Amino acid sequence: MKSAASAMSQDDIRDTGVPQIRDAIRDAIVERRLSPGTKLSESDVGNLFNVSRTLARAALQALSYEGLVSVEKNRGAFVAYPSPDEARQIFAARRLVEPGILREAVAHITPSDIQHLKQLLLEEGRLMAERGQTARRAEIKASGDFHLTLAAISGNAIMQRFMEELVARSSLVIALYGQSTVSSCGHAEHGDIIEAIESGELDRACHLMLHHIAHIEADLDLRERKSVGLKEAFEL
Amino acid sequence: MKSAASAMSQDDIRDTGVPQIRDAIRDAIVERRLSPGTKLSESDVGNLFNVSRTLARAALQALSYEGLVSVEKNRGAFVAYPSPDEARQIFAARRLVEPGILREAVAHITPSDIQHLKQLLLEEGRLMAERGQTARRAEIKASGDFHLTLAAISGNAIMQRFMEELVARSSLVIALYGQSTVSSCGHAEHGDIIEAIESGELDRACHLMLHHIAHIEADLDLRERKSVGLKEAFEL
DNA sequence: GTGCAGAAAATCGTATACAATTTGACCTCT
DNA sequence: AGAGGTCAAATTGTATACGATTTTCTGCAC
Repeated sequence: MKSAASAMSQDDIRDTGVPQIRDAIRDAIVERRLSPGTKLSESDVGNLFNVSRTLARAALQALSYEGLVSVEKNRGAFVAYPSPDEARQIFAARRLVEPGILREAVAHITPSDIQHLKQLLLEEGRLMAERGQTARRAEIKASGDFHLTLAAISGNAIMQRFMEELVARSSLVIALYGQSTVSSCGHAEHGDIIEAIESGELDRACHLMLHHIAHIEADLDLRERKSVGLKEAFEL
Repeated sequence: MKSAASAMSQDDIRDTGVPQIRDAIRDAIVERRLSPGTKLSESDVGNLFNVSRTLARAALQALSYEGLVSVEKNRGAFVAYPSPDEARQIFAARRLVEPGILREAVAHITPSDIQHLKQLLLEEGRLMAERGQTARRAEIKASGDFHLTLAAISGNAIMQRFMEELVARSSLVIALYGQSTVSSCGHAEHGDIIEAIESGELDRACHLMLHHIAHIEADLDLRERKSVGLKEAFEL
């Protein structure tokens, strides 16, 4: 039995320094240190990591495959700025796959996996109590880790990678359209889901998961507000 | 021939000639003109398409994101050779998402969509009757197009892209582990699914879809037969 | 001051060059 | 012969160079 939460770093793609750059930028986007729409010029990225444009470009391209960066011909790469419609599709996709992943995970779950999930929950709660940007960023990551860990437990690497993409893009969407200060509301729901899993109530766990995703989405204000807000802000 | 359903999304990634190269190689893999394990050297690819290694490399990297090509550090790119375990995960993923996609598709389907699906079915049947490699390849593609079209109808671009990856990788798996001459057995089942959709029997359609996927998988011989068959072939 | 050439700067697209690593051949020694 | 070792060829990894495109900054006319 390959236990679930294994080390993730089976280098996804290549071998070069590209993964490091890609991961660093991805983390920055997911933790919201980089705002949607921010320009990521190849030279700047290259200088920042002390590599040539070649590698910087490769890393940006990699991120564009994940939907975290959008590359426009002859214009450059930008932190993705998902449209409301895209946001809806992301959450629709999560509603579509997460119950299935949950079922698969429960089918393979071990006591140590449950232990791991509980630990994650604790950590999440601890971070919620703390103040400061650093704690906030860690909390964002921890909240996603719950869903990612379930995917890892499911044992399906393909679904796991897909969930990684969806969770990362969700973070972008929440950064753009989230209303409440933090999506921390979900913490309790994570706990409920673990509880349902532990007591063997699979259907209830799936139900809770769907509600959980719906709650996150409900916190969004998905009205079209185009433009980065410069010119357009004055046209209003 | 432009592939079937709709002109896919906007430029997936970038703007250069990379997409053309990537798509050409992908088609070659999916249509099984390139066998799993075949080496794809950057120079060769570049020469073949009259571009520099830079673009060839980018195209190969793109395909590695889709799981159709595996890139090994300092060794080069090869047409992916999915392991039995990987194959199982691919089909598990399909069983996980396709019913949901089907439901979503039915929720949005229009009469013209149904017309389109029927046309695809007809084309598929026509190709089944024909003889020859060309027809066989077209049939392989047509069979996948049924699933892809459903994903397109669902209106969720993210799930559509995911399905494109899964269908392409499935083709690789079938090429490697398929037993019956052709997976054409699925043709009738496609028809049944359309029928169920048309008569509004959503649950039955999903049920048929699951069985259909199971049937494809059942035609595989997923026993470990490691190595490309050189050394190992003599050890037996 | 506004508007529109047109040039200059910046940035991307692609090719080429060079370093690093792997592969395979050949050659030697036992 | 067979094992092992060294060198040459081929291939990938990364950087740089150069052309193309976009953006920005002028400067001049109105």
